Amino acid sequence: MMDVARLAGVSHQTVSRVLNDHPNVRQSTRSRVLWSMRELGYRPNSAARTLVTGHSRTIGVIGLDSTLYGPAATMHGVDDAARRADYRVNTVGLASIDRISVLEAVERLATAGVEGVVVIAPLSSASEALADLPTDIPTVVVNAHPESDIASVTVDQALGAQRATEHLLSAGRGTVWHVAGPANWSESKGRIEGWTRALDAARVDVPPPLTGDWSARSGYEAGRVLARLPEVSAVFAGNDHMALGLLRALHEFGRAVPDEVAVVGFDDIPEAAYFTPPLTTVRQDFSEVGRRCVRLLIGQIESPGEAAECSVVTPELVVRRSSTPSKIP
Amino acid sequence: MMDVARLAGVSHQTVSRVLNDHPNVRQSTRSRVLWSMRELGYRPNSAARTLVTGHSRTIGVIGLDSTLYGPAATMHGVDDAARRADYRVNTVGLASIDRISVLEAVERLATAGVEGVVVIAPLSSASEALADLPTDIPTVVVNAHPESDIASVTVDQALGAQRATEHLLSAGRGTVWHVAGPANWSESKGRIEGWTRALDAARVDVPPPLTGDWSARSGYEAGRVLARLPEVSAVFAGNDHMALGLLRALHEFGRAVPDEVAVVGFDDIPEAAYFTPPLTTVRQDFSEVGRRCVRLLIGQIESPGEAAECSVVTPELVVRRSSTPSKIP
DNA sequence: TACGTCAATGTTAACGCTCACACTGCCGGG
DNA sequence: CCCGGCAGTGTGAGCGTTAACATTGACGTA
Repeated sequence: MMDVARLAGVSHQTVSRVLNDHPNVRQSTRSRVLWSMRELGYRPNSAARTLVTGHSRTIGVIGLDSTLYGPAATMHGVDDAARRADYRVNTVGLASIDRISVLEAVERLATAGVEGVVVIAPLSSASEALADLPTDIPTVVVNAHPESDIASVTVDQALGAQRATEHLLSAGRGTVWHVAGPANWSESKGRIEGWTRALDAARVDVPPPLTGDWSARSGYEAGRVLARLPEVSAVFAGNDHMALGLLRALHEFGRAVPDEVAVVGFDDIPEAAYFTPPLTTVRQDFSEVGRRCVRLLIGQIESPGEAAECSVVTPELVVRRSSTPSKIP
Repeated sequence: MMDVARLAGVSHQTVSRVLNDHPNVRQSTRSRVLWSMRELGYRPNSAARTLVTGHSRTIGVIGLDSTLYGPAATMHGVDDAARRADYRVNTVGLASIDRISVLEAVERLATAGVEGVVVIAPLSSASEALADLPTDIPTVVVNAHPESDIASVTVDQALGAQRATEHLLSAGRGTVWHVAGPANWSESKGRIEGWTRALDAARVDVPPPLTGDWSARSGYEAGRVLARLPEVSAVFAGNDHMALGLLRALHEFGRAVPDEVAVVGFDDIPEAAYFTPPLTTVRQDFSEVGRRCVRLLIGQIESPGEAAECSVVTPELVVRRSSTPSKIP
């Protein structure tokens, strides 16, 4: 910086002013400095700037070390929004999902000097861990359990599940079965809740939910059970991947989808429209979730002390073939 | 840090020594300092440390802003390996994929003070952009075009494609068609090359490849074309998602898989085993790719001036139903 | 006893930047 | 004509840490 100043014939402070777009710099001086910077290939040192300002313009993201579509898509939303807001993004994948590793991850990011943290790990254990977090650092959680008083961005899982279930019920063929996600995921709980609510409202039996782990494999396993039960005519799968496994199992057992069994998934992954048959599902706008996380987080960073906001995103039912038996038999 | 020193009754330098595990600190002093740190909730300031040491212990990752499985999985591999090596990870998603945004992204990371960059954007444009990169910063590219002299980690796409094609040919039913990925991806080129090589070796015709964009949708479109051609009996899809769309189209046109048409994909995404029918595909070990990237990068960072290494990962054919007609008709 | 050695600690000066303040002209109003 | 104000610039300090060197005391050895 001194070199730039010397070459431009000004003081280092003037260089700093040019760098930070201060108003009181004469146009001619400014361009001389800019030329000088380019000439020397000067790059400002962000560590020094962070040290003196106390702001790193960096946010941390704690994500699951998985390739699940939802978390990955949310991650991209966060990344993009942060870039637009001129913040950097520091990621930490979670090796395991107990509260200790969550706290470790937060501590890691805190030491790295992030100004806020987005947690994309919608597990009960994560939420619990966040309860006794160092409160000195702004945090936004994706799909947190509602009990917490931390800021969060939530997709209304229950509503989505309810819509999906109602849709299946509207075909009028008895109750709807459910392949749930892992019990310790808040999404699973929300979807079970919405599913139950819809069944209760329709005054039909609530069959015992099966539990998977979001993978196609686990959906397949559940499907092998459900396919054997002749009374099963409609299944709401906890996500699209499990729905895929489910479709596969039903196919193997010769249960026609949608004519004999209707299936609905959750997420609307890009492939869902190309399953056999194309999958009716509940779309979540993950990028929007990411964007809102960043908005809330930066809000907290730049004006601290405000009440933790909770933002709710509404999912949307996307109807495709897997739930709509052909009218012409 | 001064506060910690005062509370422990030592100088700030001794605190620093404890922090950095210097040998010459008496055990009793060390524990007094550690206690003092805990008491005050002290966190070292990484900006200050970076400023004085000149090392940020941070690597940058430039990734595609997509939810494609491969890049996401590689990303996780990088993240994990970096954490183990006690490096932080700074991500930048690429909004668009021209050379200008690549350079912008690198510049962004350079300003953020990263010590090296991993580029997970296997496009020709990206590779070209990297050619005229600021050379002052270590870089590793995933699946770079071989012409470059930058360090890279590459999956032997051609070999994988060749294996896949040979496998399809071995069933002995004429030539193998190909649904390629986008022309500007190096993966696409490698796979086309391997496919062509296998066909040439077997002295069969090389049909014109169709081109998709990796999405299930584009695979479906290609499938609608191929399904109409009665001579098509074996298709090698450029990735599993396109294979999914392809399967869907073949199914719609009543072309039985695998009995009438055999299909092979590429990647081995976790869902591939649950397609209808389960998909034969070529597995790439993406986490391994990520790990090697970090290894190479840290090698460059910690001992600069060494020749840029190029690491090659060998893919593996995974045979499932989609390419193996039932022996008992 | 005197002296070199070495472990354990302290002191001082950077690192590159921004902030607060001081300074220099020039302009316009009393 | 003087003086307050303001645009444009420079000066010095300090952010929290580590590196380099200085200091201290204890111990073994000549």
